[in-house]
Amino acid sequence: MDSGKSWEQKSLVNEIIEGMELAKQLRLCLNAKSSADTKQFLVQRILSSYEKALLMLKCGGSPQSPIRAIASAPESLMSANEGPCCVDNNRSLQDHQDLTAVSKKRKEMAKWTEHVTRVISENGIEGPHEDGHSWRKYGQKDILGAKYPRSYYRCTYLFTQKCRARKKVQRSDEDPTVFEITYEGKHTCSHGGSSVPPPPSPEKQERKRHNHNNTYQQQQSQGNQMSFPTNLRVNTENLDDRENTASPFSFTSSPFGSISVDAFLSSMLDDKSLFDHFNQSLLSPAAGGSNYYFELPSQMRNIAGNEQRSESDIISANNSSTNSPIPDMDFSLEPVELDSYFPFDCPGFFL
DNA sequence: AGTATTTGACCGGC
DNA sequence: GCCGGTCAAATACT
Repeated sequence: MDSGKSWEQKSLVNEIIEGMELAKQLRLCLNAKSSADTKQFLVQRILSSYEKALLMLKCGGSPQSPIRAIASAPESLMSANEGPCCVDNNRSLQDHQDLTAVSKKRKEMAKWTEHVTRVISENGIEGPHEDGHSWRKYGQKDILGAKYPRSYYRCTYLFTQKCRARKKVQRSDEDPTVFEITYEGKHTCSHGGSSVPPPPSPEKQERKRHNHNNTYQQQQSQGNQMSFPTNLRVNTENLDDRENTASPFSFTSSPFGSISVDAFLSSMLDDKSLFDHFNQSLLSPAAGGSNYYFELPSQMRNIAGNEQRSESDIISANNSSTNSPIPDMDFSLEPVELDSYFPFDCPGFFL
């Protein structure tokens, strides 16, 4: 553990040093007559570097450091190690395993909270994020003082695999686009990205119910789905809710899983023109300095999913590696969050 | 028909 | 008694 910590500190220092170096380069560029692209590139590299450093501080820093803006306090069992920290692949899984192994009472199970911001779609309906596991709703309760009811979910495989993971989903009163998700217990099921296609998740079905006649038709009516940006949904709201950003460029989707841009892009680089389009679209001036939530168009989904499917099928694809060309890759191609500081125009990054 | 969701009832902690 | 959490019958969906 100590070695891991010192490694983190080294990485942190490295990131900061890199940021400084890049800033120096930028200064030189400003004095010289460098191209705007170069400057832009340097700026984004700098921001990316500091972003990473900040994330390291948040996630791996001192035990006293704020893990994230979770603090739905009663989770008394949540220690600095136990929380979700960043929503990344390694997300404290080991820690919950240790904790849940210690105590079997549900009340004492590891518990942590995520705040998940979601885009409100055109028809005003959205649900909390897919997290790579399949859940079954077993209850809903109006909570005193809360504007929205709280939903209770358990793992679909509670009985078949005795997976005792549960989660509570509470929509934020202040910001309805924010869902506070309290996870309880670790998944012992093997379906976090298994080859067995799980049933559709509750959030998805909720949306499906609401959108029953809307969403798919909307997607269809959006016309040129072969053109990536036409279906690109950008939300620059809720910029403060950055805690879910696992790394300066990762597709955060699951408490236990995310996909790096490398893996994701390598799967889509076959379609170079599509990627170029994607790349350019995110280089537009409007793209600067914001969080991005974008919904992958069906074309891109198909790249990952191999086949054309209905929206509900597409959404559930994140639970099933069967449909994914990337084995055991547990990621969602639902609306995902991109780090605003990611240097999309970094020529060497994607190659 | 099988599976998932809804929702009122019930239970336990405070 | 209140409230959060869970159960389970009814209902909806595929």
